[in-house]
Amino acid sequence: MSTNDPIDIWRRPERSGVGPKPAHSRRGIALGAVSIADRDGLAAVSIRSVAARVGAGTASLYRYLRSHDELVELMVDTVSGEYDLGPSNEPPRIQLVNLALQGRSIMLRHPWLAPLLLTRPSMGPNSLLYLERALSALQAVDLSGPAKLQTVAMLTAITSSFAQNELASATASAVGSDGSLPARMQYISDVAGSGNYPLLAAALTGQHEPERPEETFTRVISNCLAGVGLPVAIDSE
Amino acid sequence: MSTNDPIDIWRRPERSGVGPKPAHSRRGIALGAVSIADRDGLAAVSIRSVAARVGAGTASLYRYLRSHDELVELMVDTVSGEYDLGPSNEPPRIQLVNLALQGRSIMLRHPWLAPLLLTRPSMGPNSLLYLERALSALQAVDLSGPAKLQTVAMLTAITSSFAQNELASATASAVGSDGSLPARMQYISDVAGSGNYPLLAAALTGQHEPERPEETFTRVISNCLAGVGLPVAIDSE
DNA sequence: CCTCAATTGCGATCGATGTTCGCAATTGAG
DNA sequence: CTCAATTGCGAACATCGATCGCAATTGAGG
Repeated sequence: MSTNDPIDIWRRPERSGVGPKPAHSRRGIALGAVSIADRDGLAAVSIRSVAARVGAGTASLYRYLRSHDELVELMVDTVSGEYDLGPSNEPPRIQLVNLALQGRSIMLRHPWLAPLLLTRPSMGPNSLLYLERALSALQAVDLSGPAKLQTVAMLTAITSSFAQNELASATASAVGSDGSLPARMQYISDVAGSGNYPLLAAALTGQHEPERPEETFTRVISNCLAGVGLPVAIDSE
Repeated sequence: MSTNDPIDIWRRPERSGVGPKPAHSRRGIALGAVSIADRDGLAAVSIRSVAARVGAGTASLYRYLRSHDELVELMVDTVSGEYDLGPSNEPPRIQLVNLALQGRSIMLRHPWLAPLLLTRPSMGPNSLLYLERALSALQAVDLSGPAKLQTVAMLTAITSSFAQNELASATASAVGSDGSLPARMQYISDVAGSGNYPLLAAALTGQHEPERPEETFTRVISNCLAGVGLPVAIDSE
């Protein structure tokens, strides 16, 4: 009868008229969940922990959402509201690169976000506004509707993947409190030294360009968009 | 003292010499887990279900792996073994497109794979062989080691994202047994009709090109690689 | 002002899950 | 033959998502 799809939360009014005034709100719950995830990771976001954070009983949260999945949906849409979606006169490619750069910042600010964006569709109002804004950047571009959507999907996929790599290498290069490098690093160096993967070893020993990750990111995104058919307008090289 | 990183499983020998012969094996367990995931989804892959499937007691699985995460790691690497990584004389871009097409097939065959590949690094032997093969395709390309790795990461990110979109739209267009279209579709049409997202609505009503998804995929990947600097060799347009 | 249905807060509880513990049974090296 | 190492696994624990039932609260209609 009733579905379990987490997007159902967007089809349900928050308040239904009669009854006592709710002591909490979707937004408050979402903010609490986000702050927990920011501090302790997504795994720490349980119904109980969020309820305790906002000062509610465990079962009370189910008056505001139907499942843990819906809570995650709320979280994603909440941080999707951190975009600055103001209009722009720049050429389409520049606009999209700007959006991607904003997305990268948001994902670095909320390390739990990237995996979620890569995994689920996310159709909340803020996410839809972002999508609408990206489409407006593509308005003058000669692409079919579906092709435009595909382009935006590709954009966020690359952005998320890039952000996740940045986050992973950041935590990987951090030495543990005991001074030993993390198991990840140890394993990689073992693999490179095993001789079974010579090309991988070579690629890893290649000099680390101290290039700003922000610039590499911009370059990759920019090139990708150029390949998909985005006109460059200003800087033709 | 000891870490919990799932990649630790690759640094541990499967058998340590003395003691009774194990009744099971990592491979058997992984195959059982994969078959369960193929049939009932990743959520159905619990320690208990896999143990029952391979005919072992629940706690016995912990003689072969240390955590549920390691089980997932095993699963990913197992299906990564489905690539055909034979050598090729084709130009780099063609080789990479072929790899991506294979990846897409594998992800369509194992619907649970794409989200995992988008989320975790995956450093098992089969995954490393795939990486090595991709790097061999890039051998003659003038890119730095890190840039090559970045390119491969981008490739798998786009592939996974694309595969996931294909899977999602496949399950979305399927009508439920009760004849009602899925909630997802209903919601999207509501959103398009609300007037709040005109560009999105326009992009959705744009005629569905009956283009083979395989061709769209090839085109997108190809264009992206061209943008990153892959020479085209044969077909210069 | 009263009535009453709708709604909220939430303690108690259920089922499932990941994981650990302890012990008997099994193996192979010395 | 000895014995330490290893395996299989039942039982148990902690935690989680989710449900149920009930008291308390609200606002609309009379």
